Amino acid sequence: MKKKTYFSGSIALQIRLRITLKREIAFGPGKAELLQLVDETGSIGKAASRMKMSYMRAWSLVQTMNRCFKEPLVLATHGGQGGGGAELTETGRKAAALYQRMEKASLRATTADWNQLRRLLRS
Amino acid sequence: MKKKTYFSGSIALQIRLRITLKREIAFGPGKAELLQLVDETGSIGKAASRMKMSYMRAWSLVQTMNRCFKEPLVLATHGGQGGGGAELTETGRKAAALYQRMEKASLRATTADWNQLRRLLRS
DNA sequence: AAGCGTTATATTTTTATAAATATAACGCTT
DNA sequence: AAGCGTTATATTTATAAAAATATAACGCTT
Repeated sequence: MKKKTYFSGSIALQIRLRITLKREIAFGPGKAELLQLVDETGSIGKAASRMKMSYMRAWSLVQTMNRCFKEPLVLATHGGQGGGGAELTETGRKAAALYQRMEKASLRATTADWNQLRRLLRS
Repeated sequence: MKKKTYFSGSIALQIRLRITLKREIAFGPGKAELLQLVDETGSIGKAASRMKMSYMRAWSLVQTMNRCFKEPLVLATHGGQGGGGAELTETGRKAAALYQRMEKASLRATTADWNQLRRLLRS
């Protein structure tokens, strides 16, 4: 997945979209990246280690996501061939895609002003 | 200042734009609000208390901002009539305005997809 | 039935962030 | 020169977030 930080020398603009649902963080940049990697790897654990994140944290993020959405975004099985695994649901794919579109749209929409603002900063 | 959180029942989308400069947070939602309130109140302390933030923290945010930009965003005097005070520089006003424009642009650009994504969430 | 790689879960420890506390300095006003 | 309200700064304490550690369970494979 692409980085969510846009550099210019040591100057960077971070755009973070966070969705909250009654005090819980339903979705955000970390969860979006995690979904993407679960899709790629077919495993919560592998996705976690690619993000240099503990399995426990990744699993906990998945729990929160699944709880906040009407339908789960990730389905996991344990036991079985390969020990188990995880995959995205159709809802999971939709949510990931919409979120990524929002990130890109946000980036495009801010670029002009960001170029102005950047000039005011030390390099 | 307007809130940076856009509600729909208990569901909310937070859009945070953060500008970093060599490991430091040069600008973000908190600093933007602080600037606005310093402008309104003419005082770092009063701005801080309106944000329910300690003076020390507010002052430290101002220090960081001033350090990261080519020219300071806030000028403060201590002693004198009223004990002193603070005001925005022209650069400060420009930075605040550009940041607010970016926030608004980002919101507009994400609204359509956000309305879609929202439907996938529990209410 | 033993082994494997994974998911599932609780508990503890560490780390980073913010808050709280305390004190000094400044320069006008009276 | 004493008092005032503010800025300026260091140090300590508290809080929250993340990481680390540990253990169990699951169901296929052999």
